[in-house]
Amino acid sequence: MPRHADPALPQRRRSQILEAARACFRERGFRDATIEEICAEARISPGALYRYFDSKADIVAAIALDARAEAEAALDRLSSEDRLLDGLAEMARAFFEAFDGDSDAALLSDIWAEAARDPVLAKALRARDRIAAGRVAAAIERAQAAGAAYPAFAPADAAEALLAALEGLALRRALWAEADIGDAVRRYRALALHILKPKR
Amino acid sequence: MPRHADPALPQRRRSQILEAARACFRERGFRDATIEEICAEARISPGALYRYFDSKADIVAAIALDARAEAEAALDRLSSEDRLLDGLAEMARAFFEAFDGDSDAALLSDIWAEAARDPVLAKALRARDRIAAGRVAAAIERAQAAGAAYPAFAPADAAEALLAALEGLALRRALWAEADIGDAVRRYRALALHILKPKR
DNA sequence: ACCTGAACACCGTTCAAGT
DNA sequence: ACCTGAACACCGTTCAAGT
Repeated sequence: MPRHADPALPQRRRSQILEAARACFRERGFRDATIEEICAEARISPGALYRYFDSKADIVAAIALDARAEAEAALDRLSSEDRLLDGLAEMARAFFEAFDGDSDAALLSDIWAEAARDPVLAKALRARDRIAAGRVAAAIERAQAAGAAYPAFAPADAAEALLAALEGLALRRALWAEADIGDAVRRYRALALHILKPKR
Repeated sequence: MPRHADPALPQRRRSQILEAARACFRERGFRDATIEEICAEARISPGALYRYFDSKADIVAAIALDARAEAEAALDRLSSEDRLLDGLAEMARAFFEAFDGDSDAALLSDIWAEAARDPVLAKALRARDRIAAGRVAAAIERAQAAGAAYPAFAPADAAEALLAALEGLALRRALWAEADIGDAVRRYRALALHILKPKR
């Protein structure tokens, strides 16, 4: 019998809890889902749960980062995409989709609300945002250098504006159950067009 | 002795409670402030408080709408301001200022989080947003008609983008305690410039 | 070493009783 | 008609006891 029965257990337990929590949050939202429910879903006791997470907020933070990471995955394609607008539109679509529907709409705003009182989450979100902004800025810079976008708007500032607008639009869309996603993406594309004036 | 001792009492009590709540929320945030604290601050009992508000969320909603109304007051000046960019910059400044500092930063995100689970608040926010967007769009349209802004971007879409970007930037600023307000306003002005290309 | 689940602390909300 | 404040319900977290 080894001293540490299973060195991978902690990681497995964390995943198990996170998956259960995701299901509960989807169903009832961050605030309304209870630890008891998460425990039932994960088939674990409250005592055990607190062995792997410091608090409910801690679980929320882990899920929040995950959710955004998923939404930002489309950024990877921005680097290989030479049509800047298509890349941005795809990023917007992924983001809208990640926070679409009643259940996930609340997630987007809850992430910010949670970050407002959890400095660790705020810092992590900021780090993610910086990476995203850096990628968008790099893509814009390439387009400008290739003469494919007008050069007057500093890439970093344009990137910041594009991400902030996406956030604001996603919040509105999510909370007001607006139109279909395709429409929102089209409007975002128009915004990017007017900001960047790409030549192709 | 009149049957209704004081017909203005309900309104007075509501104000009294809201003012106390504002103070408590400022101090400890929506989530952490307790009804008991608000009652103490308002010198009223919990039972009496629930006579004038249905729930804590109800109080939160009232304050949330107030906070945004204050931030949007600068919109009134957009109509009389013939320099569009100055008007937008002023609107941005008011918005950034309304949600500045540790205590009020959380307010901005809490408003959205609360709206995500309170349809009444969501509807009210949306109505406000429509009014704001209408005013900005009207200002843009006037500038375009006067040949003072380039006409390619539909006023309504440009207005929506400008408001969404302001929301996103304010969230970032509020949570990440960024730079000074002047700097944020300058960047917002640059964004508006690149979106609208006004000719004066 | 890991887990259980009863117990604790806290807080939003209600309601029987007062004036 | 309006208010009080004790009581209730609920839920995040802890901890003594188990294996």
